Amino acid sequence: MENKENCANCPMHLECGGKNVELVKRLADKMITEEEAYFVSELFKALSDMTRVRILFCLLGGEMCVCDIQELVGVTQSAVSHQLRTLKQAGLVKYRREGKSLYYSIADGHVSTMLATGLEHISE
Amino acid sequence: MENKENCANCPMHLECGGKNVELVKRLADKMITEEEAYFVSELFKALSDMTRVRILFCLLGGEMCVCDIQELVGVTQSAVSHQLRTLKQAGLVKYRREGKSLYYSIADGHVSTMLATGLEHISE
DNA sequence: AAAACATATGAGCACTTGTTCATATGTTAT
DNA sequence: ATAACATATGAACAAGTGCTCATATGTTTT
Repeated sequence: MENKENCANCPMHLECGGKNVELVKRLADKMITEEEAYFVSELFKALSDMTRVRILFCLLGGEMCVCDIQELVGVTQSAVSHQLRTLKQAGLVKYRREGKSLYYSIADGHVSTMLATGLEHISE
Repeated sequence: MENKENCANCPMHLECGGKNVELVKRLADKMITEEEAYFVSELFKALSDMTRVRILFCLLGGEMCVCDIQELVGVTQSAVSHQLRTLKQAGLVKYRREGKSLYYSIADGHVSTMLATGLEHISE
């Protein structure tokens, strides 16, 4: 197990050996790609802020405009708008225009699944 | 709808009105508490880093020691250890000692559920 | 066209985060 | 007891994040 941390010739460090070589070799192929890992982490990053979580929980109750979210969450209009942008970019919310207002809503079922699982996890 | 952004006497801004007053009033009681929102966001924060996501995907393949994770993910021992600490504090992984090595594994079913849902979400 | 309204956006700043380097802790072998 | 190994930890620093303030954009009303 030499040169473990600086192994230019074996990207997955398979040549230089490890504690559990068989497992490591078997998993190396099935590993998540760097690109996938990046997108998944970006997705969860969008869920990693208290204000954004509260906004999403509002929207679980039904579609509503920025102004209503602002009432429920109790932060400035600018803050809500910036956070909605982040949630939009992560594909967690969508919106439609009606007159002067924009009505935001949860983008799809994955969002509520993740939030529900997260809530379950913390209550243990 | 006056004094909307500086409403000292109505914490949930129910008195000062909003676009969709009925919905807002109905949801105000059911809203996630600040404490819950904080813990949920902290949980997702633990999932919001690429290296940590890759570590968790390793562990989905079975329990393994720090050294093996280091091989698969290809970062320094110190970095892996620091990230495992974060994952441990979030209740996402656990470990057992066997001789000199510590064997880490996924803490419970919620973790794989969240990762799976996250992966589904990004592939759309 | 002008005013009022609803929301978005950019710059700036305090705060947080992930990594690295050096070192400490704990375990086994000699 | 000493050395070697496996992992953890603290300090420090660059990079990123969320908020606020001021202002811009788009829509409706007058």
